[in-house]
Amino acid sequence: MAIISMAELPILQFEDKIVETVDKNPVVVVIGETGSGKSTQLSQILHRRGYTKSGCIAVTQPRRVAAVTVSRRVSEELNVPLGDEVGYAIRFEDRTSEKTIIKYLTDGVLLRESLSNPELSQYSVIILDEAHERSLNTDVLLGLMKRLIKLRASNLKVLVTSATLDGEKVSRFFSDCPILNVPGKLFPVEIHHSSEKPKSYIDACLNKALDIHTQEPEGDVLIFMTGQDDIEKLVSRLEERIQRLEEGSCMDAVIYPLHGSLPPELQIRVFSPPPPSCRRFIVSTNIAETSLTVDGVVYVIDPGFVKQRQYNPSTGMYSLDVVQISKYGFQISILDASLSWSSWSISPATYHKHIRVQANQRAGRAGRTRPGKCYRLYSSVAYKDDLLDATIPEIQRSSLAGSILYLKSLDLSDINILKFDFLDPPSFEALEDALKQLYLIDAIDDEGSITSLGRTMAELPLEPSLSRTLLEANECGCLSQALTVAAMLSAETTLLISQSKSADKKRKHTPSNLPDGSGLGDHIQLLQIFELWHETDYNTGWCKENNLQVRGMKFVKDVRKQLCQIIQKIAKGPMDVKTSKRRRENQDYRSLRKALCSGYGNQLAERMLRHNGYKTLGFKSQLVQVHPSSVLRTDEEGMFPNYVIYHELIATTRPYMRNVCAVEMPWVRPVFAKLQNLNVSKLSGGANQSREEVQPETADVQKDDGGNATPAQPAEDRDSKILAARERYLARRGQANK
DNA sequence: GAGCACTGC
Repeated sequence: MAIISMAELPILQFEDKIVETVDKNPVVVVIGETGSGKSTQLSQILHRRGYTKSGCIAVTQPRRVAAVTVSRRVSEELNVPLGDEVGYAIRFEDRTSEKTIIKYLTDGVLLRESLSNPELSQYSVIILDEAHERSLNTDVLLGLMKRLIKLRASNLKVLVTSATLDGEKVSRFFSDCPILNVPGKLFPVEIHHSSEKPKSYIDACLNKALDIHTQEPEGDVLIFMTGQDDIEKLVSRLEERIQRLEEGSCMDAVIYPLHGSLPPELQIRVFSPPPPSCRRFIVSTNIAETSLTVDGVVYVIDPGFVKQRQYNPSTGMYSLDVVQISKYGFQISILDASLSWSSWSISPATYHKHIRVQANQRAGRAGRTRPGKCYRLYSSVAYKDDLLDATIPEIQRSSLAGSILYLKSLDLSDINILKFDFLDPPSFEALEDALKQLYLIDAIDDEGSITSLGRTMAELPLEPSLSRTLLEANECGCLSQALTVAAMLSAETTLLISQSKSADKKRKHTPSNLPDGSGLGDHIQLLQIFELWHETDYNTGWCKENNLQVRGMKFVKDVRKQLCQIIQKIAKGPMDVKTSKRRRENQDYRSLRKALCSGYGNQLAERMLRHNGYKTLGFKSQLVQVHPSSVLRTDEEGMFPNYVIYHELIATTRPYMRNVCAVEMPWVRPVFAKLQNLNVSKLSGGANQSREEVQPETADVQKDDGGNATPAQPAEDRDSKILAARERYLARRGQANK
């Protein structure tokens, strides 16, 4: 059953043009706005015109929910059972069969597939949908496609589709391939700019929201905030102010916060229709950016900021910064003000229902004028001059160790990975950092070639440090524990139910019955938590009692199962979860911690002599602290262990190590030896000729621990200084201990 | 003694 009659979708008027262009060109860029039908129709058009005779059509999506719902929609339109001719493949779930000719998948799954079949020979057409989101995976795929169309010139077509992507840039990337523009069906949006920058964004949002409520006709309001904190502040102040409005002076209002750490049942509230003659205010993070439509949103308030995570390759440190949004990376269309959902938060059935509702409303609205309004809390000059055209793509904001290892494992003999053709290449420094990390955990040798260990690591859907830990654990006889830790860390941020600040004040110290990692650190605590849950036979009530997100814990269980399946063929010991309380209490987890030490060779820190600050090793040395949320214990003299490994460095108010684990000096020694032998230019296999050119960019002024600016030093030089300093330090510590 | 936007294999 088609909801919108097919003839209404703009893209279908271009069918002949599309097919003609695809026939003549290996790559075509399709720019289609929301509502153009590109996600559901392109695959069907090419299927109708015979492109499935020689292979399948793959359509990638950046999100799981999208892959599921779009494929469901297409199977309905073609009137076939889902999983037969039309199917989808996402992590943990493969609904395809031998019959499948149109396959929707997440871009990560396609990358995994190309690991075992680098030419992706089963596909005659590959459509990279929603490429404007520029996910790390999409960018890697874009580069791979460029190579693949040369190798398979006779039998592969690639389409890159996007809502707002700079089509010309992608076209240039693919040797000036043609660009097709498909109009969408959007309602007109009136854009209002503020004349000046507000002093307080919360105040400005509050006043604008009240203006709308008291002066504008009915229609819901969507307000974008950067994070949970601001959302909660604005919600409570808005509630207070609306209550104070004179009764009967305007319609009723209901206010919903919306952000990722909200429990699912509170998230889906925005889908239930409001009571009659009641205006909804939805105060949201940029979770409300893509894919889904909330009915009834007519007004959008946009302060122009978003929180973004970025990685600094010279320090290995992440930071979460509030940055200005870009012109096209954050485009909201009213009545299409889209809400995307994490895969767990809403069932596909619910998602689908709302697509229908929205489609019906649109159909019913056709020809009716109900212009939406967008209030930007910045001036039109600021929009024009200050905002970047597009958000900095993820590939330029992330650690690349995983992606580089993946590319190396593909054995593309014709391609030098350091010169891999990315749409937006990462900095040379970021590539060097990735190589260094990989070398320190034995994934590549001193000439930059992938090792057999590295090959196995690439097969695991984990970051390299955790893959390495698993393999080491397999040798040390603690594979079972390491599997649990790796799985727990894959979901770590979604495990704890976040408490709002107001709730926090009421009960300052929430008593927790959760284990404490025996004082050895957070990895051990995560292990113990999962083992306890296992003992309850995966009881959901237990999760709730202990303030753990049920869906997060279930995700851990799924990841663990998947890891077991992959590692099974090389496993040297049992993989099932151990369940002995006595064992847990008496353990020192030495094997596991030693395995972690190998895996985190590049995420190692050494404590300062007289206080509990640490210095990071391997990177340009940073003074960092153990995150206050850590369960790592100090000794009887109040000191932390001499050495720890950390899962992540994150700069918030100060630079912190999040998730740390105590390790011991003898385990650390091999890492020092490797640091000593490190020769980054050798790792990059001669690619350092270009180093001269890159120099001005990488030679940023850096700060030493005292905050004084010093010129950047060559990496080799820095590392030998670290080692020399360490020798002196160890000598001092040795004397102190005597 | 802090606070973390959103995805994904």
